[in-house]
Amino acid sequence: MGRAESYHHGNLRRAVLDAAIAAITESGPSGWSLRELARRAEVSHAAPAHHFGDKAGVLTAVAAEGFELFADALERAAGEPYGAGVAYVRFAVDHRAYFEVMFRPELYRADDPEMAAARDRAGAVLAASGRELSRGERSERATTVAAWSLAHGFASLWLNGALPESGTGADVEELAREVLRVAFGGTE
Amino acid sequence: MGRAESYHHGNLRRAVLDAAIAAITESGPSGWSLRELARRAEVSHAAPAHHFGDKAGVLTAVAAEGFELFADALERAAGEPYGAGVAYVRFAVDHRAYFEVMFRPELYRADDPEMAAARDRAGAVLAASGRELSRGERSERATTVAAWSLAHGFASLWLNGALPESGTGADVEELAREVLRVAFGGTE
DNA sequence: TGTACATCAGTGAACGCGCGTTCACTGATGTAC
DNA sequence: TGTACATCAGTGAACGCGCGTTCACTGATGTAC
Repeated sequence: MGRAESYHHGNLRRAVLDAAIAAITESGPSGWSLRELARRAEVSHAAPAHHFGDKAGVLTAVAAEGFELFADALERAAGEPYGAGVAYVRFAVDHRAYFEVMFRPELYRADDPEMAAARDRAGAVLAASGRELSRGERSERATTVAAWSLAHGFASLWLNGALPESGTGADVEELAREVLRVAFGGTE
Repeated sequence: MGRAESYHHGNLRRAVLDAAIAAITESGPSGWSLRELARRAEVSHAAPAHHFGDKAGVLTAVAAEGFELFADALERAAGEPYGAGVAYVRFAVDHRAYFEVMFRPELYRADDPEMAAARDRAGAVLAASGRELSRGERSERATTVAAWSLAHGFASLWLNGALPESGTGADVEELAREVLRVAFGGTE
């Protein structure tokens, strides 16, 4: 008898998280119930609550996993000019469900240590990136906040369909890079 | 018999919208029911549905009213250096409930003509502001998107409590101005 | 100015449904001997 | 290697509740005469 069919599911956590990602992608971070996740994951209706407690428990796990992926992506991209900024936008577009949860801490338990560790790891990459962009000519802190705000706002507006460009099949990465360059100087 | 106590409420629309703003402020754009709005507005539980149809109907009215206030604020502030950017952030902080609805068109009927007119009026101020910031030295379109993204991202991160500064009683307007200056040059 | 009538915004009782939660249970797994 | 037992992840029936929706109604208002 394979694990997948065993009485003890064996992968209930993963199955429920995958169901959550799918549900969030379709209906946003709060447009679903624990019973719907159970249906999607094909487990008993009480299983998600048994394992995660409540919706905030599920979303805490989503946020933690999201920040891990996010920090990895930023670390991989750092060093290149505007690498972190472009990777920030890329992540939001490629992992919309995670992104829509991560920066809304009222949805989950923001004191979760795993989530906080990954979030801080991402924050360190952004700070280093801001330091580099400031080149000693401008306040490091203000530059970091400016670049972070720009990447975050661009990603949010793009996902919301607020930028006319997002409907036209334009290349999000290219536009993000152009916008970063306009604000923070050439690629020299 | 005053209007407020008449059988025909006379102000049901206003009362329900005020209830919606209060509910959104407390629980976000989807953390409430039509019946809860009715309770807050002290009308029958079916009244909000009778008047607005459904939640999207209520949120369409919220978005339309929000964009009116927003366009007014931007128009008042335009002209000053970084005026529109600072007003953008100020609006988000002062009218959080409106702001949380306006840029999430999947929550409401985005083809509503009143909403679209006010939204486009705000967009025109942002475009003019971007034109000014570009000073003929940079692409107008890219500059507009950059400034818009920066203001939007800064406001979102501030409201989410993601910026450490937002907990410390720092002056949001001052920090916004500093960040805009870092990205778009001095105040000359 | 007064009466009759149509309109329709808002009421309130009733409905069926999906929800989270409870709780006695089942059975797979790990450990002791 | 085989048996007995404790653990506990996950089950499934049952519950009470708040929800949106329906629908016959009430009564304030505007218009016609």
